[in-house]
Amino acid sequence: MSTSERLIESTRELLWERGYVGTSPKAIQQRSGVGQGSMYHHFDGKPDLALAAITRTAEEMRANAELEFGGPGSTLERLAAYLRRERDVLRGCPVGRLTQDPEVMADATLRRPVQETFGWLRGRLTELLTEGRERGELDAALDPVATASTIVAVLQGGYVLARAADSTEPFTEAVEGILGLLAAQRGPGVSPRP
Amino acid sequence: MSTSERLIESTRELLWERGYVGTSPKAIQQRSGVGQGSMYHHFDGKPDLALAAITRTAEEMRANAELEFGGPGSTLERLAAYLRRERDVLRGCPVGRLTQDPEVMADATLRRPVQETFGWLRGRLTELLTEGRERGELDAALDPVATASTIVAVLQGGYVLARAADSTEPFTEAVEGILGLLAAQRGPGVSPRP
DNA sequence: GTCTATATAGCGATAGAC
DNA sequence: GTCTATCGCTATATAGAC
Repeated sequence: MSTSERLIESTRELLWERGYVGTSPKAIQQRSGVGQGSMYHHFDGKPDLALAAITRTAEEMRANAELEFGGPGSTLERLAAYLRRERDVLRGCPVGRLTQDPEVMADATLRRPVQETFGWLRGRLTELLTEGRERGELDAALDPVATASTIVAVLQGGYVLARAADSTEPFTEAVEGILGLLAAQRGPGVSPRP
Repeated sequence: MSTSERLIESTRELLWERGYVGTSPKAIQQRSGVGQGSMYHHFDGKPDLALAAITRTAEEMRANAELEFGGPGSTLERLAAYLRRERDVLRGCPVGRLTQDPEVMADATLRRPVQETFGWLRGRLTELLTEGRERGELDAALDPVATASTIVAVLQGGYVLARAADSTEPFTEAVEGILGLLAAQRGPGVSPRP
């Protein structure tokens, strides 16, 4: 792995574990095994390196979600696959946690990938839900826009609850809770495939 | 306001805005207008002061929630009152944000109030939902434990989405989305009071 | 490209005078 | 109780040799 690559990957880990405010250039150097001089040769400084790390994490998150959204099955099946996918629950969401970082939020450049990721996610879920409603898989009274935000919020809040409890249990409960409520929205339209 | 009081209140604000890692004793002194010597006279240091601040914030959050939970109306009405209560959405949840702070999570003493707050909240909502189900206000198939976690998660995640978007809109959507799904759970049991 | 040296500021706390 | 002085350490770089 190249020097630059190791710096970015170490920064990604540290931002996930400690946030931007809690991560020092020195810690990045130690974790990556890259010296001070090298680091400042490849990157302008902490914000520059953080931008590379955040951008990559955001892209990865989006690609992983699209894997489930574009997968096989009914709308509810794809939603369940997305929500139940294996996650590093106790570490939290590497993008969501950045919304709690005052310096990331104060810097438009660092903030943009965070904003775009959640904007995309809500939009993509709105599409899925709308499609499910049109196919008669979901009740016509369901609000796709609001429900999309609800689903993303359940995941993000599930991480918070899991970290507070130091247990994955509340995350799993929150996910199963929303799936139960969504299942009750099954319209009369479509019968299971034979 | 006493010196001690001003220190605690300033620490509460700073923990809310910047977290534990992002808050320095110096910043606390400046915001409170209390000198270095005074601060270390009244408190042992940063962790001690933070504990006082976190404990108070947690107690306040619990008391505010109980105001709605123990209020008038049906189960769904009390849930709606709680979820729709006016909140400082863009500032986020002062307790939830601490789950993202590595030093709070690593210190059992600082962590405990956070853990207890969410434990209590989930338990209290489980009670409410169970009661609503027994009264026939909610479908018998609804899982009170899972749904309680879902509701708390929607709020916590709603804050994350609002901060990411720099807008209260996704928070409101998430809340209305879950209320819509819960309303669809209305059992046939109870008619509105005359 | 990578290294070591150096710099300014702030962190988190202690000491002791008033 | 409050103030100022001081401390050892880290944060975030920059400079210039190799």
